[in-house]
Amino acid sequence: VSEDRPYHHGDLRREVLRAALEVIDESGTAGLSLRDLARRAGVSHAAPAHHFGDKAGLLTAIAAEGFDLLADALVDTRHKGGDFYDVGATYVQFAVHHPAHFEVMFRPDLYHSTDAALAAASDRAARELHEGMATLAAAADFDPERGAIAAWAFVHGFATLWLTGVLPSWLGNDPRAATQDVARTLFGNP
Amino acid sequence: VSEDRPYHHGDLRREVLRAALEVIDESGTAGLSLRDLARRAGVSHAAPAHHFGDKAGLLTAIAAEGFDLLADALVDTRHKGGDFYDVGATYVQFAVHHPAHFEVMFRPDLYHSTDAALAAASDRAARELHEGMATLAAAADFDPERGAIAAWAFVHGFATLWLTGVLPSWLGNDPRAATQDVARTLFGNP
DNA sequence: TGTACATCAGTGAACGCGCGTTCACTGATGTAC
DNA sequence: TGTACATCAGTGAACGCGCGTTCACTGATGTAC
Repeated sequence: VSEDRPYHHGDLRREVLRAALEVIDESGTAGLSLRDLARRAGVSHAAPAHHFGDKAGLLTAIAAEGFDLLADALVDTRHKGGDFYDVGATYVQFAVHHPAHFEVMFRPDLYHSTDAALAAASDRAARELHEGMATLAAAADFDPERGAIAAWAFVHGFATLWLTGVLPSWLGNDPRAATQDVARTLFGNP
Repeated sequence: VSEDRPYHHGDLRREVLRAALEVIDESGTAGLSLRDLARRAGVSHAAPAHHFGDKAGLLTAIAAEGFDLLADALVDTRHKGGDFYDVGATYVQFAVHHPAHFEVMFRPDLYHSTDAALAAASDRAARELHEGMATLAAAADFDPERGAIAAWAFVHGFATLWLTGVLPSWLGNDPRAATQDVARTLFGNP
C-alpha cells in the first residue's frame, strides 16, 4: 500500500480488463476472481464491481472486446485482398494471440449473452467470418452454406487443438503458416 | 439422512463418477466440488477423497475413462468397416454423447497428466484416431500426416461448435448425419 | 463352526481460506453560476 | 476568479457461504486359523 497512490486510479476499467486477461492466460477462467483483480490493480476489493456490475459483467466485456478484435482482424485481412486461406489463418492467429478472449467468447454460460454491445460485436464477427469462409466455397464450387460451416469447423478446431498444445511439433511455431500448410494439403489449392 | 442407509455404499466410486459427469453436463467443470458430489451420493463430505485422493484425481479418472470410451468407439467403427466419414462421425458423436468426458479430456490443466492409466488410454485413443484419420489421406492422395491433422481439426472443431450451440439449426439434431453431410461437401466424395 | 484380526470404507468435527456482494461512507473532479 | 454543488470513483467493514483437506475415529467385511 504505497502512500502516494492517488485516490482515482485513472483508468481502472482498462487495468482490470488487462489483469483479467493476464489471469485467464495463466490459469483459465476458473482462477478468475474480482478480489484478485482488485489486488493486482492495487485497489480496494469492491472497486472492480463498480465498473462491471458483477463478475459476469466483466466477462461480458471481455467477450465483446474479443468479438470486436476478431471482426476487425477479419475485415483487415479481406481488405488486403486475402483469400480463404488468409482469412482462416487470421482466425487461428487471433485465437493464438488472444487466447483469453478466445476462451471466454466461446463459453456463453460465463457471461450475459443478452448484452447489447456484446450481441452487436458477436453479430459483426459472425458476418465477417461467414463471408470469409464462403469465399472458399465459391472458389471450390462447394455448397456455400455447408462449405462455410466446414471451413469454420476446421479453423476453430485447429485453433483449439493448437491452444491445448496437443498438435505435433513439426507444425512449427507460426500458427499462420501452419494453418495454411495443413489447409492447403486438405483442400487442394483452388 | 435415511436411517436404513447402510454404512458401506456398495460402489461409491462409480456413483461419484456418475454424479460428477452429471454436474459437469449441467454447469461445467467450474461448478464441480467434492462436497457437492458427496451430498448427491448421500455420503459424508470426506468420502469421495477416499477414492480419488483429491479433486484432480477425480478428473483424472474421468479423462482416462473418456479416452478409453473414445478409443473403444473408434475401434468399433473401424472393425465394422467404417471409412473416414464414419470415423469422423464417431468422433463427433462421442463428444455429443459424452460432453462431460470430452470437456475434461481436453483440459489437461485440470487433471494429473502423468497418471499411468490416463496416459495409456490417451495414447490408445490417439493411435486409433490417427489411423482412422489417415485413411482419408490415403483415399484422397493427401500427405498422410497433414491430412490426419486437418481431418482431426475438422471433427474436433465441428464437435466443439456443436456443443457450444452456435451451429445453425438446419444441420438438424443428428450429429452423425450432420458431420457426414458437411464433411462430404467439403472433401468431395472419394 | 467359531473366533481373532487385519483391512478397508466411510464419518464427523475442525482448520483456515477466499470468495461475491452489499452498503454507508469519503475523497476527488468538474461544471454552473 | 471564486464558490456551491452534483456526480462519480473508490473505500473498508461486514455478511454469509462453500470449499478442500486433514485426522483420529468407528463400523463393516472378509480371511486365516
